[in-house]
Amino acid sequence: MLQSKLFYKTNKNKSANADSVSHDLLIRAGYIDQLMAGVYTFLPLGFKVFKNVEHIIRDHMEQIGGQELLMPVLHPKENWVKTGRIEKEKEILFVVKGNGEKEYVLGPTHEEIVSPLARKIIFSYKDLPLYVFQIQEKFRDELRPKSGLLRTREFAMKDFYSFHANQADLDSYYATVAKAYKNIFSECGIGKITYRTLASGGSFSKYSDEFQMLTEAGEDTVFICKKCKLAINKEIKAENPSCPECKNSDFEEKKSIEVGNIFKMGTRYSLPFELKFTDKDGHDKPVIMGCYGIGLGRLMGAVVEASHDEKGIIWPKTIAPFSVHLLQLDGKPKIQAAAKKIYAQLQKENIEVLYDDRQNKAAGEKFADADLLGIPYRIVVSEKTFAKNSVEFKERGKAAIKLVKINQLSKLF
RNA sequence: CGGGGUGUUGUGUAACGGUAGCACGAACGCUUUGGGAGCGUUUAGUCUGGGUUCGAAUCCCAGCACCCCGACCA
Repeated sequence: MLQSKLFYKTNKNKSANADSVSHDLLIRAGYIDQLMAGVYTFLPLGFKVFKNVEHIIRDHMEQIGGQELLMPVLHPKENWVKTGRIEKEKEILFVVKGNGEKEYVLGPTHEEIVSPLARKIIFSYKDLPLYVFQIQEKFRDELRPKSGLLRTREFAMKDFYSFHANQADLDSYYATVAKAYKNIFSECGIGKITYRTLASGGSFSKYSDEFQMLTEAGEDTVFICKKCKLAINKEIKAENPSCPECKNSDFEEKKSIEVGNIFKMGTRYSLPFELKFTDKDGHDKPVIMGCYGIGLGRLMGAVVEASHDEKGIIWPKTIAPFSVHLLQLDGKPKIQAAAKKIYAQLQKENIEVLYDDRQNKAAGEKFADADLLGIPYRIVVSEKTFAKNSVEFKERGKAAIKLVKINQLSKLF
């Protein structure tokens, strides 16, 4: 991608309305744009990161047997009446009117859709277990959106639903999903600071697990047992003064962001929608369900919270919008030609390159932009390096700079 | 949803009730090219609707929007 053609604009000024580092950096670096409170456009750079995150998540969900589908965003209101959530969740539900009197719900999650859907597929114990998921925009009328991508009203979520013949099967699959989640967060670069956290089940079940990433920018609080390292959220802490696992009562209190959660829903949704199957014994039984969510935008924001410095973002290689940021430091024809050649060469090797081909930009501005954008590898071509048939190679977030011969470049990746 | 705050060019900000200014950006020209470079010219703004006043960005009322604290949060 030629930077001179990229649909973006960086900004030197701190955003007046940004209340978190990730919010400020993502806006200033041209990754996202705010349309209204809690609603954002993903600009090309941001969308590239988004798609990388999406790809990682999809990959792990498919590895554990998930089949991707796409359910509608527009839901018949009756399904929400049936489960009682039209009342229970009314504060966050977007209910819209059609032309007539008919009302619709903009989906904040899809139990109300996937359960009756599964009823058309699942009849026998032979049909179980089944796993489906989708990656799609959700709508929740949050009373107070905040911190950029960390809390929004419209957001992409991976929602995964599992269907089982019995509790033991759900229990074992639940552990499988938890493991997949750990892998996803590790791959996105926040594995070490993300804790599986015991939580209460809310409207779903007695217990659930949240995946909490430790950061000062977080709005949640987790308590980590100093002895066995079990993490629990504050509701559980209120109910259990000592660690539910090892009975120790010495906890470390940390701020955190919830980047994912998993629930055992049991028969909460299969009962109202009469989602049943005929078991081996010939009797009808309700299907046991689990559900598992990850917010993609929030995960992106969380990664920036965890990985930045005073100059800008430091993307993990796995989700960075480009692998290489190629900077051409002056407009002399021979330097330009050299940079173009390197650009073409890297592209040929399937390395994603953002090429700062802008003329009449001072070196300082190019460096500052590169730091702000946070692409993992920076390659500089200038009069100085060209004289040695070399380029300068630097990793974002590290100080070391080395000269590399142009013909040795591809060996670095 | 309760409480509070703020709305000024694209961005960040200034202006006692009396000429809407500054920096960045953008455009053009020239000069520059290793950490946001220089000179010159130009561009573009008082959220909306009422009211008070000789005169309103400024004061008052209403609306809208955004932000903050709290509550809420599968």
